Amino acid sequence: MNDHPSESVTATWVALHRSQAVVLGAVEADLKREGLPPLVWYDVLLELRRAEPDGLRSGVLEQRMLLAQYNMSRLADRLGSAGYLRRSKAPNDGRGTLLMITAKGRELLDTMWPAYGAAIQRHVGDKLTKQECVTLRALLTKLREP
Amino acid sequence: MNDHPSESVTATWVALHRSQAVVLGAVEADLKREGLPPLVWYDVLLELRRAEPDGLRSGVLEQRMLLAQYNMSRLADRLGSAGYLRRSKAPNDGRGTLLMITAKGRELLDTMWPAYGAAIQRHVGDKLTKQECVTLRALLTKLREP
DNA sequence: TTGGTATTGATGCGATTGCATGAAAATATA
DNA sequence: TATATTTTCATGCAATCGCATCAATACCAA
Repeated sequence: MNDHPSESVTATWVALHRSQAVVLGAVEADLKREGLPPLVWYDVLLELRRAEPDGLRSGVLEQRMLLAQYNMSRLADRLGSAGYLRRSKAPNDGRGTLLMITAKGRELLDTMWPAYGAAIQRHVGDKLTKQECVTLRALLTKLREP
Repeated sequence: MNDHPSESVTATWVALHRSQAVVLGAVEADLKREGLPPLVWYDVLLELRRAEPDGLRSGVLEQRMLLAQYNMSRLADRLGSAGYLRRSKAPNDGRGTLLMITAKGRELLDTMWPAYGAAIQRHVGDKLTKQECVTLRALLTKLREP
């Protein structure tokens, strides 16, 4: 294991951030143009829909979404105020909060998906062949393995 | 061109953000642990060192760093207050601001690089073979081509 | 020129993030 | 059991971001 990165490694590091920023920015911009909420709202609600009917503990969702604890807490505030989820006491643990998607939240998912899906296709799917897509995903996954 | 993304495309989209978040988070955490400033400070100052002795126009740096205009302006504020760069009037354009790295800024680059480089090697270089690195970079680059 | 438009960068203000900490409940230890 | 420690989540506060706008200058068209 080298102590300092080769040019190639550094360039890959840069490319990772540039590409992610460009693609994410483009997709977010597409959503905003249609007056839709930010991506993370969709992603959180999608996890909650998958977790129906039990709901998810705040901490579980937080790890799954790679959000900081306080960010998850406040995002839940906003999603709750907007009526897309509800908080309740976790069973068997008086400290915990259980998050569940509401009917309105499910509607939001359905509303957002056409725009979101089209944006992903436009900014990712249309740029790569099927095989490139598989390869890219495998390499990205390797990056976050121990 | 499909209108909605395949499972593979969506999974790649997710992997892009997860991996970037994990890797960036890990490197930022390494820097913070050593009491160093955020990455973007390094990246901006590096561009300014490369642009010596002329300096760079604020707008040029902004585009190169993919920063929003107001973010560049305020980042320059902070870097300026910390003594790492100086602002001056752009020649031939009274509206513009020219940014130049200071000696202290060059020192910061030298201070940060050991930690930064080691972190990149640890979180990128050590995870991929040379060839994988090349492939990953090529695919990432394809993503942000028109 | 002169008046209108476009470009460049800074900034007020509200929203969001990050840090540190707090409150409440669970768990471990003596 | 009694106490200390840990876990879970919320929150006050300062820093930063995002939006909208402004001031100053450059550019353009008649």
